[in-house]
Amino acid sequence: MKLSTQKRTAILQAAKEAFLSQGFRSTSMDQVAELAQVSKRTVYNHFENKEALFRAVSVGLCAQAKTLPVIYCPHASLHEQLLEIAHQEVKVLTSKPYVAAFRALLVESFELPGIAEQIASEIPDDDSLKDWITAAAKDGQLNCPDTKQATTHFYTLIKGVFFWPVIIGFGTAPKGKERQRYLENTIAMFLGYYSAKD
Amino acid sequence: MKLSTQKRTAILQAAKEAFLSQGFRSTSMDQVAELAQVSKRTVYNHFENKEALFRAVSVGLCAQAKTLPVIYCPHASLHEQLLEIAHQEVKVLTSKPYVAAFRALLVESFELPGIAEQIASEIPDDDSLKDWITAAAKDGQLNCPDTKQATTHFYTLIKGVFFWPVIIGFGTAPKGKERQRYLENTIAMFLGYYSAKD
DNA sequence: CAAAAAGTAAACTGTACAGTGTAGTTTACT
DNA sequence: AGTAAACTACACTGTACAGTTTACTTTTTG
Repeated sequence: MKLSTQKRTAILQAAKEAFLSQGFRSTSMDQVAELAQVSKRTVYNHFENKEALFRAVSVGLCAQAKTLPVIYCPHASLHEQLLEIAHQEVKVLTSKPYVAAFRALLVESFELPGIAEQIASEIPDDDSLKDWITAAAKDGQLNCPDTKQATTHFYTLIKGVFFWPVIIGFGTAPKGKERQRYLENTIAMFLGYYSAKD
Repeated sequence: MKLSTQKRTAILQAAKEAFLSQGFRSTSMDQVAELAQVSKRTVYNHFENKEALFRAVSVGLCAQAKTLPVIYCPHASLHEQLLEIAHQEVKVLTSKPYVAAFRALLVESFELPGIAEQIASEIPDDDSLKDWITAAAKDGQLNCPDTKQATTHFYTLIKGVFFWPVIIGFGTAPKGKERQRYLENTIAMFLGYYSAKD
């Protein structure tokens, strides 16, 4: 592997660690260079400036965060399937790297408006839940003319408890039995409204 | 009014404006002093350092953000009452000062961990929704053994659509007809699960 | 193997800003 | 009027950090 590429990778890796553990502002380019075992000038040879480096790191981070798609299965219970999806989602949303990345990005998007859009535009959407709901609706198992709203309801109910409190650093996501209980009740409410019983 | 108190007020007002419009880091103490028409030294005579000034501003901000309490009324429709509560809540959550204050605080809490708790400890809780739900449950109109969870469900469903997207600057809160539609559907789902029909 | 490309260390520039020190002035109270 | 507290202007210290320059070395490539 070319030396130049090795250095580039080292810089990205170092920047990722630094940004995630300390945030954008508190990370200096000197730090990144030292951590990457690279001269500062080399950092600037690969990335025009600090912001460009941050963008590159962010794109890499976002690309990682994907849930396993859960395929709609006409013969299994809706409740069980949604539970599986929910657990998947919670796992990703509460994972250390995801939370750290989201926070770092959030702070930056406050100070550099437009950066979020820039990064988002480079990342494909994750539509696995929406696809599942659409499939279930088509199969006649769900009664929701507005799949977008149903998707929103579902995500919202999960994120409100497992994601946002963690992001803002106010409390932690419920675990174990409590998590299970919340998810079951929530899915019961969701299906109470959306499942096609009649 | 004592001059000293006037100056203090002017400093707080200036700092509030500056912090809300630019955030903590991008606001310099020189700016605050100039905006308050006060010498920099005076700022430091009133507030030990920048962080102390920020805390003082934040406490003031948080104390403002209150929804009007909606009293549970046994004879009115649950749906109507919840709709009223929801509209109240959305109005506060999407108001410019609330959003700006929340953002500023959020960023700071990332960089100065513990500051959120410090500020929160000086602000009384807003329990009006929880009180309403508890009253309705006692009255036998709602069937929810776990009022805390029901409160969470309700807030979560509102914030997920009207608050968090605005905070992270990704999209805006629905307005007018769309807002009404979302709130009605959401309350229908909520009541479908929690209202005591049997 | 020689030129071009990329890397290195270290000193340097320029700027921004928190916080302090000082000497002199204004205000409030007796 | 006299005094203490609070205010002012402004220069100053110290630090942090983005980004550049320089003179030199190593790696890649034709």
